[in-house]
Amino acid sequence: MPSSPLESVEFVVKHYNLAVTFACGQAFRWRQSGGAWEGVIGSRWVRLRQEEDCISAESFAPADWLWLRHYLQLDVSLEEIVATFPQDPAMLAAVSHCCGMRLLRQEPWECLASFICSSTKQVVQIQQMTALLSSRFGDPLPVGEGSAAAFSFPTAARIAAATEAELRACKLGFRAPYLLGAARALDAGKIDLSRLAELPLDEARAMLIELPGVGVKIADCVLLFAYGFQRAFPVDVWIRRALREIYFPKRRPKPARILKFSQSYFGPHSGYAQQYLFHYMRTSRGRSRRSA
DNA sequence: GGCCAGGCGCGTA
DNA sequence: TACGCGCATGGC
Repeated sequence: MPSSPLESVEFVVKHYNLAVTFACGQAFRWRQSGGAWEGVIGSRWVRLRQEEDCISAESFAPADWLWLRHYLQLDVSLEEIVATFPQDPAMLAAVSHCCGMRLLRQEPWECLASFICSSTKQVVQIQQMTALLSSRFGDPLPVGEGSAAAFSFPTAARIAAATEAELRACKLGFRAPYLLGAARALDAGKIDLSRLAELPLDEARAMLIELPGVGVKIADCVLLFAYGFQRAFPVDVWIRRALREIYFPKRRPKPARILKFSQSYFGPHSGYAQQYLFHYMRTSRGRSRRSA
């Protein structure tokens, strides 16, 4: 039994859709239970509910709730961000389709590890892998009554102490040596994740791709979802397909052309715009793959 | 049963 | 710079 009481709080926030935010493929450990979302932020279990412009939260011994405000990015004005997107038909449709979708500010190591696991995996499978890693190597946390067991995400040091076979047993497949290598590099102090936030985007990216299993795409996911670099623009198969179909329908652009376009067209919050396109393509119109 | 998945690393042209 | 391939595994 938890020794400290469950506490609760309410936030009033406009233009925030918790369900889309948790389901859009940026974070992988949120679970819907009844009308609530349950998850773990750092070493805290949290239960969140939303009713229109009110988000209520429950957690144990939260002290203050700044950690949650920061994670949810409650002080960000979504209206101001969306106003910077290009006003073309596809972006307008994506914004309409993903109404209230926000970018979270995740813990860097968990985000990095999750996306190392993401290579050629669907979102549901990434959820499965991160759940297995947490339950086998993380620490159990106190949870609210009636909730499923919850675990902290294992530290890099804990993963570094595991064997490749143990990671493969978490269904990581060929990603296991990548995650192990990255965890051991961090545990050995080759890169300090806590210092990347101070660097320019290009330098932070260059540091991350030194890690095994981390290329430009995964680095950009981490830079966007954990550090909030607004111009980090992950290009995965969905985004590449979207850019080709929507913006280069009559020719097959070279990768360098796609890259240049993505860096200039979408404005100062291009990473945000990218996530709107990503979720829009995956959940509305992108189900046929013949034109890829 | 075949295709695809929030790729990376490496070899080759 | 661009392309192809192997890598594990499960959903659809």
